[in-house]
Amino acid sequence: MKNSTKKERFLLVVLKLIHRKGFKATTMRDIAHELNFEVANVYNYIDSKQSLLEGYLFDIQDEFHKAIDTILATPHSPNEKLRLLVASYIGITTRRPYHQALLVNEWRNLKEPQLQEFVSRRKDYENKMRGIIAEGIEEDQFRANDVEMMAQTILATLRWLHNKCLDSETIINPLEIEKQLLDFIFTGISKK
Amino acid sequence: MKNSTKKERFLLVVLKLIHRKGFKATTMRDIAHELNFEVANVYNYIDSKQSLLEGYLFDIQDEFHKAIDTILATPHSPNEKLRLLVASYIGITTRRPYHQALLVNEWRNLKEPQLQEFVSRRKDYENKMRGIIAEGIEEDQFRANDVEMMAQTILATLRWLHNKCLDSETIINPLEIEKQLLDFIFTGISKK
DNA sequence: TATTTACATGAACAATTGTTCATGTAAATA
DNA sequence: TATTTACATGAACAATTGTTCATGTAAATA
Repeated sequence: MKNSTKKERFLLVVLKLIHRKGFKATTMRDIAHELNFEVANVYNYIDSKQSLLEGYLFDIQDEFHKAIDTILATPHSPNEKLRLLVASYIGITTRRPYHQALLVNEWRNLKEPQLQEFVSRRKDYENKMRGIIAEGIEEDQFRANDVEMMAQTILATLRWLHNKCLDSETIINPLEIEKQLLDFIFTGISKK
Repeated sequence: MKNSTKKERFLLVVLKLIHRKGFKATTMRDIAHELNFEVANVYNYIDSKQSLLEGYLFDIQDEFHKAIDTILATPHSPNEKLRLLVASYIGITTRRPYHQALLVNEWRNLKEPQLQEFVSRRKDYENKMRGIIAEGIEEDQFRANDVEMMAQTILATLRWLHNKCLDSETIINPLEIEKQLLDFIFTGISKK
């Protein structure tokens, strides 16, 4: 109980530190210093530096997967599903921007076999997304461009968002962001 | 002459190595081994590991800056300028995908004061892009959304492209990619 | 031919890295 | 009260890191 709260604090402080310095550049001594205790004590909280990264990444990756699976289980149209997916993506990102930043920036630092697992799970996610898009094209809801390219450009757009959540001085409004990103993805920047 | 060719080969081989392993994870010994000579000899080609990264990044960053400045000097409409900008971005990326991958993935590993300089130059680029967009909104060519967000989402879309150039087994067609990305950015995925 | 240049080696360096171990202590639990 | 648990320290480790130095050699240049 109190136990878990203390560990949670540890994980949050370290997450922000890693976000600031980068995973490779963050040493065990940096972590200890940030928490005002000695290096050896870090190992009372975690097993290793690698397992720390794995914990953060698989945790947030799981959240994204649960979200897409929930949406796939609904009876909505492809168009609606994609809108829901974008909304859920934005929700997770605004709720957990540090985790998302780590997911985007530091996944390369995973080692085998976790790297393999991570990439393969991400591919799962992308495949599900491609499924929605392909269906939408079939039903004539989406423009018939390359499905892979469409999925990746949409994801690229969404993956940028954590920067906005973390860097900007202004407080962000998730609903306003959602509106604008949906606008961009579905109808582009041109005024018709 | 022969000198420069040999150094060029060195830089290309090492660029690919760094792209494969990541900058931090690539040791001077890795570099030497990749080129079949001893560690000490690496210093006959470069001054330091840091200067190597700086060389790659400022080189490609320069190319992007020259491109946008050329476009800004034309008398085209904002709409046309943005199309040209996207086209030039795609051109650079397809011509030098390894450099672009480094630019996107490894700029965080620059140290001060180069990091400062890099970020400030990138901000310049983004400001010029925002200028085009703001002008386009004024002239009623673009939808009146948040300029910052529009610039960043367009850039996010473009920054993904190097993956396509490097990872895919299929040979890419720059013109086809240009068409599809312009499609996405200007008119979105919806079939109207 | 004499000398400079470009490219190469091997040994060594000081600093930094993640991790372990023996040990301590205050609080929670039995 | 006795004992377990959670959290903490300090010293040490073996490995890895970027870099330097003295030295060599074949080819290009003077």
